[in-house]
Amino acid sequence: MSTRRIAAQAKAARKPAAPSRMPARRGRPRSLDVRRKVLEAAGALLAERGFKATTMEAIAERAGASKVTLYRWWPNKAAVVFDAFFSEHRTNIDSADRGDVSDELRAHMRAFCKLVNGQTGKLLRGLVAEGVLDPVAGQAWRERWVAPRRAEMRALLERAVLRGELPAEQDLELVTDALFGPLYHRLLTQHQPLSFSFADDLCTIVLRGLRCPSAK
Amino acid sequence: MSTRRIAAQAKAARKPAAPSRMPARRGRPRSLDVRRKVLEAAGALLAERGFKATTMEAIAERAGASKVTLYRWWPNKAAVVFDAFFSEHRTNIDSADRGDVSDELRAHMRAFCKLVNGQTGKLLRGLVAEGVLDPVAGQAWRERWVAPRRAEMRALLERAVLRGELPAEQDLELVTDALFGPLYHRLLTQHQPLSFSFADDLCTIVLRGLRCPSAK
Amino acid sequence: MSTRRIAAQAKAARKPAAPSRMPARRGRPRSLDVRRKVLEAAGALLAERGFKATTMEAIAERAGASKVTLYRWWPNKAAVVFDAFFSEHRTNIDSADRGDVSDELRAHMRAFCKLVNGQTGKLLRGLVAEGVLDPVAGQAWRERWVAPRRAEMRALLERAVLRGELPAEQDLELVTDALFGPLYHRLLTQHQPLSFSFADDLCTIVLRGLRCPSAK
Amino acid sequence: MSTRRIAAQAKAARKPAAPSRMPARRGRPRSLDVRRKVLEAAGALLAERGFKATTMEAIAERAGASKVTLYRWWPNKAAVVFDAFFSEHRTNIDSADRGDVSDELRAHMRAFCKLVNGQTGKLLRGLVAEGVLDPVAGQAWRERWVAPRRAEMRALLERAVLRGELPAEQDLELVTDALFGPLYHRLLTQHQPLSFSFADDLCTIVLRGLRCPSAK
DNA sequence: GATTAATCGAGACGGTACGTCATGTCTTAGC
DNA sequence: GCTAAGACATGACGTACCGTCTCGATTAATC
Repeated sequence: MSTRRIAAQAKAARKPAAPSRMPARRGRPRSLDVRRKVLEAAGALLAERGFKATTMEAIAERAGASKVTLYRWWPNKAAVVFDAFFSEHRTNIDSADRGDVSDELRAHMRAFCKLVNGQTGKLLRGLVAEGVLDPVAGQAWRERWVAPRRAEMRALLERAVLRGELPAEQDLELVTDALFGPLYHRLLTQHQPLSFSFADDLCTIVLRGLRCPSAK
Repeated sequence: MSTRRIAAQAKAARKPAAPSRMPARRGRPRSLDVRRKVLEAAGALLAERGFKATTMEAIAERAGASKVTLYRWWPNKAAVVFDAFFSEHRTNIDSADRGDVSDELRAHMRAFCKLVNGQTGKLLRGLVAEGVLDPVAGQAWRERWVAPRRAEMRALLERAVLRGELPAEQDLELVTDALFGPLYHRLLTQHQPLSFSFADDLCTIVLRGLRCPSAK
Repeated sequence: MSTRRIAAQAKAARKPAAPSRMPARRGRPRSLDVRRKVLEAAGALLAERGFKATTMEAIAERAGASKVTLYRWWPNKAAVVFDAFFSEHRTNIDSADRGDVSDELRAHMRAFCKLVNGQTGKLLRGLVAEGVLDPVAGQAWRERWVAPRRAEMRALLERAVLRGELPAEQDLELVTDALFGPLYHRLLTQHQPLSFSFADDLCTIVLRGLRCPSAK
Repeated sequence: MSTRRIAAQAKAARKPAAPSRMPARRGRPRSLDVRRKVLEAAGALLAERGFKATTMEAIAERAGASKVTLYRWWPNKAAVVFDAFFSEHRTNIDSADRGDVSDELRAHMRAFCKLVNGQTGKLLRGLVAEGVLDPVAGQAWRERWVAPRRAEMRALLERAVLRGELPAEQDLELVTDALFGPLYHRLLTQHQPLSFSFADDLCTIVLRGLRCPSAK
């Protein structure tokens, strides 16, 4: 769930609940235009200057909004930036049913690499860091990025299990980590490039490891 | 290399090189006592309050040092904190030769998990985040933490190759990432616990993947 | 003019001029309470510790204001202190019409000496020094202290000219300096006390010098 | 007396007194070259940047001396700068015996104005300010600048008294202040130029005032 | 010629204050 | 009731000088 929505709910909770069938909201309604402009400004600044140098002050100025408005709808910088990121980058990653795990997995991992090697990856790095430093941001990070990606992967793997390409008793959480973990590691630490061949080889090893019935 | 050393070298570089066998250092020599106290203070604050809340001001105050002294020897907070962390936590991770890859690897991975599940892990998270946000810190992170850990792992794997337990043509960089990547991923995102069984299962999959001669 | 007003005007100048009859000032208005507290704090510190030891930091702390607020409204320490001084010490110096130059002048000069021999004089010394060292402070000093004092003196002298007690063709600027100069000199250099008899004798010499038609 | 000498005496006083006729100072003697270079540096900086911006650090660097050396021989910045000023500007002001007060006085006052309207005046302003802010500097200022100037003036006036040009019973301290005070006032406050005609007119008024036997 | 002691340079050090920046809150007037 | 403008306290930043304190090197007078 959006951190914005959480904040909005908290605000709303303080007020007496409006009668359900007739909202009767008084006063000027919230300007959705403002929200849009704020997120655009945040996204642009994020892309230009990175997470650290993107300040609430700068967002407000560029959006032509006031800081009060920002803080009314988002509890802190991380929330705005996350919202900005996820309204721009709502890319789902390819997980079409191709009838073959190996093909599907390779395609999926390559798609992930491609996404992450571009502008998106640069932004993601900032979000991860913030998620690590701040628990609330971490929550948002898990819910809005990690969970959807894992759900896609899990769907892919479950199809393979149904097709009998993978053993049924396997812990898919573990497999997901085995596949994504190395990608995130290279993305964050940047000790090695995040190439397609790396993704391919990783798929090979993990798939073999899952399907090979050998000892140990 | 230590960020401190980098700074010190920059200073030194401005001066004509002293004859190698006779340093002829002019001026009051650097107080090692101060360095020690600063690192202790930084380490303590890091442990108590985390990376974000550890400020140069607080370090200086607790160390009884002046801010100027901090900035004389370390270019920024990350440098001090990294130095502090690495002077305290110079833990090498178990990689004794046990004559069997599987045993060694499992032991090594478990040792890593154990280390990282404790106080050290909490600190590491902050360092990673800083390393992601700031290129200089990232450099320090790679050189002072990632590289040593990878070297240990590589030594372990190379022993296995020599023993004939692993195929020779394998890309060990890839294998290292396949093993460490998932651990870092869980450490940072905290979507699942970093348990021994997770480490064990991961070893199993990767080792099978490497040793299994099957297609694809 | 107040240095504060100068700063405020600079701010205002950036914005399009508001319609004169309707200011339409947007944003939170300046807190006059803060201004008052700052000036009180500055005045108190000035009296307690002198100009040199009065720091912006201390003013802010005692006023319960932030340094940012100080720097928003005053460009530097001198400006704050001058403002503080002149809001407390808006003493005009006696220049009642007594119908006789000699009496009036003597009374005026004695009043000046009395003022300047007390607490006010101690503060004035600091302001003069700052005015000498810093051109902006010098400007403030001339406009907010020297000019009003000279205007009082000039009025006194002009009355005397109208009454026919002094020759009309005299340069009153010169006369003013001849009267005030020696007082400031003793105030600043403190080589001799600034006594009433000194003021009296000085008046005598200058008045005689002006009225005596003798050669040279 | 030089502030330097005061400091030197303080140092010396800690040591057992040397036999009077034979100093027997052991160790490396003080380098007069250093003293010279320091004073040159201080004078140059003072001329270039004014009193406020002339720092001990800058003096030391330009002189190629160490700060310890500065503080060994001078107790603070004011002392160095005063010493520097007075070793360069040992100008006595014209007070030749011309046989006529009016001529002599006019010439003397004009010489003073000329001196003070140039580079020397700029420096003097800083010294006065420092003398006002700091009691020790004030002492130095009175002894090393004010007193000599007053002595010259007093000699001039005493000659006039002896010649019978001025009444004998006059308080010459007062007269000196009446003459110099207005000059210092214009020098410091800069509300009006310090012109020859101003000096001349001032002489005229004061001389008339002294010589005119009229009432009051 | 060796010893001894004061000097010198370089520069590290604890401290105080500086002036600036971003955060998150609060206060108006306008819509 | 929302909004823009912007004042405000807080707290940290990185820098500048201060005056003190080692160091090793230099320089005479004394032994």
